[in-house]
Amino acid sequence: MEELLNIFKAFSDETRLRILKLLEHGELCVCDLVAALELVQPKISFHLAILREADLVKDRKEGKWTHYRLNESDMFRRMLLYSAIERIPVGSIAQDMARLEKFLGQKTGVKIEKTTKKSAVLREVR
Amino acid sequence: MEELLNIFKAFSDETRLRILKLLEHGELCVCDLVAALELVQPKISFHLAILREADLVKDRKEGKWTHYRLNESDMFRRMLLYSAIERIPVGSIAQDMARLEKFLGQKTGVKIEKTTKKSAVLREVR
DNA sequence: CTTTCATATAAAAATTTTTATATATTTTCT
DNA sequence: AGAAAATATATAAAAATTTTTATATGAAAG
Repeated sequence: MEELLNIFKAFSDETRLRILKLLEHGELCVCDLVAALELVQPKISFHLAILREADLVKDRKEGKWTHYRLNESDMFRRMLLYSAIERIPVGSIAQDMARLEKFLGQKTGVKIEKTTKKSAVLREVR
Repeated sequence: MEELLNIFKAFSDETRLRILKLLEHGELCVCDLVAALELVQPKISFHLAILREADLVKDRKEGKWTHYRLNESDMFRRMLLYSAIERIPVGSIAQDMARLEKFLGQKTGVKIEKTTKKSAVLREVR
């Protein structure tokens, strides 16, 4: 009973639904979610912990980063995940998506070295 | 988004899951649920109101009684209702079921007139 | 020594439970 | 039949509990 309750509780929060909606398109690290939702990092981590404990997301550590993705390993959760995600009105997360796109764009592009602002040395990121 | 959240919130409580599980087998009035769950009536009414507002149950008034049943009118709710109900471990509601059976049995059976206890006049109830 | 993330904790907000009260309807009594 | 009592349910207010948010701190990686 408790496991079932934890699953429904995990879905019962707007921030967590926004996170799940973003994860629909693939794995994201905590910093991506912070940028997309414009919320402080401990808040994102708190909600990710609840999703993780309900086994709705899985995490993968890689260097400094922790990447989160939807847990598709069992039918019940998969059904809930996709039927919920599908019912989140696009309007309510359009901005999240926009900020995510922008942030990911910057990450894979080039950025100006902080320490050499004047001479503007460019370097590849990731 | 809010509607979706209200649905998941409605499922996120043990008392409400117990109620839904009992309603699986058909319509019940508030007093049936009070007897089955052994909880005070305002508590049951409170949780029924939440289920009603999430459109997971429908009510029907008949004399003194209000009968509640699962709302099977839309697909999404029906899917959630039955997949959740199915996942409630039987052990966790066996007693509820037993008390419900007992209570329903007494209701449709015979009862001893209060005023004529000695001469034990029996009469049909309902 | 900075970035990324998790965890601990305290304050704030939301939910649940309890207690009390109100309303409607049926039953009982005269 | 009509008044009084009992029953079924809902709702409101108060108290208790849980959840969420904000802030601080710490660990690991590079």
